[in-house]
Amino acid sequence: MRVSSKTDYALRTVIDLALHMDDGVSAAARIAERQDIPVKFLEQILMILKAGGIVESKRGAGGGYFLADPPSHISVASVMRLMEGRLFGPPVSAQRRRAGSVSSSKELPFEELWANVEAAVAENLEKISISEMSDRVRKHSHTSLDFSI
Amino acid sequence: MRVSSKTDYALRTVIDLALHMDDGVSAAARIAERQDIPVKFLEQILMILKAGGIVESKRGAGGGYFLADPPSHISVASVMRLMEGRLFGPPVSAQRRRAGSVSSSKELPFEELWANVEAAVAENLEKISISEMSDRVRKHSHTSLDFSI
DNA sequence: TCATATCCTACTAACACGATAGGCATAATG
DNA sequence: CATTATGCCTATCGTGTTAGTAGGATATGA
Repeated sequence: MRVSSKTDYALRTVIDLALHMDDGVSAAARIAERQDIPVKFLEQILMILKAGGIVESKRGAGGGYFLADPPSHISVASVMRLMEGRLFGPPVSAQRRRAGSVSSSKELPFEELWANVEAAVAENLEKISISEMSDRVRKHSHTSLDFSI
Repeated sequence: MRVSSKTDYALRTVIDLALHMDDGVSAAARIAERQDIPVKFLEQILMILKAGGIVESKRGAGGGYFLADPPSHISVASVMRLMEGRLFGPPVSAQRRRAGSVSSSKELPFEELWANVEAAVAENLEKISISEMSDRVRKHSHTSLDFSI
């Protein structure tokens, strides 16, 4: 069970934007080099983030991206949910496709199981905001004299 | 974030074995038809479950599989961990492969994040036993007159 | 000795993922 | 107004993982 790179990149991007709010907008290329993410891949991620209402953009020369809301109002969960869909769910197996979306009664215990786990994950990620994450990143950069971020 | 079919099948298999403990051992073919899992695929899963000490087997004619421990002593977490490895972890991206396993200081906030989530998931799955799951399945089969399991 | 099992390895088709590419649309700037 | 810097959009591609198949060796009970 691993988080996708896309989600990881998205999270880093949003945190990066929080860390560079003072600079005004950030061009995709700048974010990409700061976070070491393939530019064109990042562009796609930024499109999703924009469609999801997490970032906004300014087009044309001197344009770029910026957070749609204050970092303290953006949860890690909201970013993850946007990128991953369900935070923790059952497989969409061939077997399940065969059966259609007929949720047989013997599926119920499983659905309940996954729903509980997902709730636990959500509870955990909902209360961590992007500002907390950026604070932590800042702190770790300072204590280790690593200013590359 | 979806659980793999393999894990799903494994869980169903273990629960199935719990439900059919009285019948003695269950041949892979019997489990496969009861749970509608491709037989040969199931065989591989059973090998993993055996290697992981969750089931034991009896070879030859009249042989089959059975649980190595009482269902109440087997947690959903143990099955999942065996099949999935980490319950919830960071991606192993190309970027990360480039950097080697050099856990840079700015990775720490992320590692902490994932570790917390994984702990939450584990806590949740650790306390659900296979006997609880099989009880639930039995209950749902009865209330809906669906005896096919 | 035959039927019924597990056990083991190799292979394959389909799909998801990570990434790349190219070009259009828009806006600032000289 | 031309140029340049940017976002926006779609298509494509390589690779690895996943889900599933296949075939046979090995063991055991009748």
